[in-house]
Amino acid sequence: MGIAERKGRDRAEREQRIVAAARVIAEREGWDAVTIRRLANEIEYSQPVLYAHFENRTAIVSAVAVEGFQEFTLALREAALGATDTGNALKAVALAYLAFALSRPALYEAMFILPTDLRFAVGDTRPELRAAFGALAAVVAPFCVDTDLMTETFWAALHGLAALEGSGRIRPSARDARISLVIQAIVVCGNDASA
Amino acid sequence: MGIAERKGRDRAEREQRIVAAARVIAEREGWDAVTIRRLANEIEYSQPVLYAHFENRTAIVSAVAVEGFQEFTLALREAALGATDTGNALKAVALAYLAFALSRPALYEAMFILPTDLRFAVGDTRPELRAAFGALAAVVAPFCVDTDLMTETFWAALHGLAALEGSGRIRPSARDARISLVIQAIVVCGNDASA
DNA sequence: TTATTAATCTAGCGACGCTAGATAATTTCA
DNA sequence: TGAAATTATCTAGCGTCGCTAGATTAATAA
Repeated sequence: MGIAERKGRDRAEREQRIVAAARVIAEREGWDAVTIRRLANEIEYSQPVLYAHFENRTAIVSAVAVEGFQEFTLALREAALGATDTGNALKAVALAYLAFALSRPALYEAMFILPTDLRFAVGDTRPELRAAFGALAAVVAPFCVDTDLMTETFWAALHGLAALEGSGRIRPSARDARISLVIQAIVVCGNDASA
Repeated sequence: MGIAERKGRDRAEREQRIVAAARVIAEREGWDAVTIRRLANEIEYSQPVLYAHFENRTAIVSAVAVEGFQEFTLALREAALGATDTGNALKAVALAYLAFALSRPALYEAMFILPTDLRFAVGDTRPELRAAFGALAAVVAPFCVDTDLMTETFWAALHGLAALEGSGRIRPSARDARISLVIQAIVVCGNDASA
């Protein structure tokens, strides 16, 4: 009697198709092009079907963001693993952060810029988001006394670099130099109680 | 024959009323509430009149952003002037930056987050935007060899802190500690050629 | 087979940005 | 001064949006 199971699978698959379509359209044409009608066409169902999966459009953006956080975490972990020492790991993660943000701008936008349902830095924060924070914290920890504090600040610096470069406000050509500056600051200042 | 002048003044005043209304509504109810119809009601003209002043809605957001940059520059300069030494100036400016961003979130959003017509870091960048960058550069300069590079990085760090705190992603309670960290990094690392 | 429930669709509401074309006010000039 | 040209402004509406009520079809249970 696997009928219910099959239905569940079909439903999950359709949901995944919605999220995937949203992501593809956003990356190709920007988030404004991700409309409910467009997604409905894409999955070959009528519009109300989308509302059986997601409460509203924002929830779809949020679902894409969660996917993004998963891949983001993997990318950061991989960068850290490929490094030979803790200093290299820090820099590799910073480079991976910016490469991620700038190579998938729409995904990054969903994760960090657009309004979503996601709640951060509170008790019920989703594990995908916690994991991303953890991946940053892991490479920062060797260089500081207050890991949470330093991770937040490191994250903010990287987000600032990504957001400003992504919107054309700072010179792309100086990206590496800016990252080096951030890394150096953490290495030099991290273990200072006066911080 | 001051008729043309009076008309010019009337027109400029009406334009200012549009921008002011947009700003007030955005700050009170968010940018989504800033619709052309709403603004038309507010200034007591029909909708097409708005298009005699601005090419489209984005141009209105941009106009608010430019106003924001003017006030932003003043706020940063004032903070720098009130300081006793260069280190204090740096910290005062950083604090003023975050206070500005978090106390007028809609204005800051127009300046740095929403899509606008504004062009940055290029030849035809508007003087209001250059001035804001200059106000940051002025307090950073004493601490570095490459002022542009350091200013971009400082700015990115502050923007990251503002954006992440403004969207609830990092703890408001740790704001001062994060700023101290950023300031310390610049003071300690700035004059290092290895950066 | 029929009654019930679940799945899906059609059609439309109110609001959006924006604009064509009509009207009213003003200015120009014979 | 009075008709013609120009400018200022409005009404009305196009196409699109997110979202949903209510109808319809398909699947399940009795």
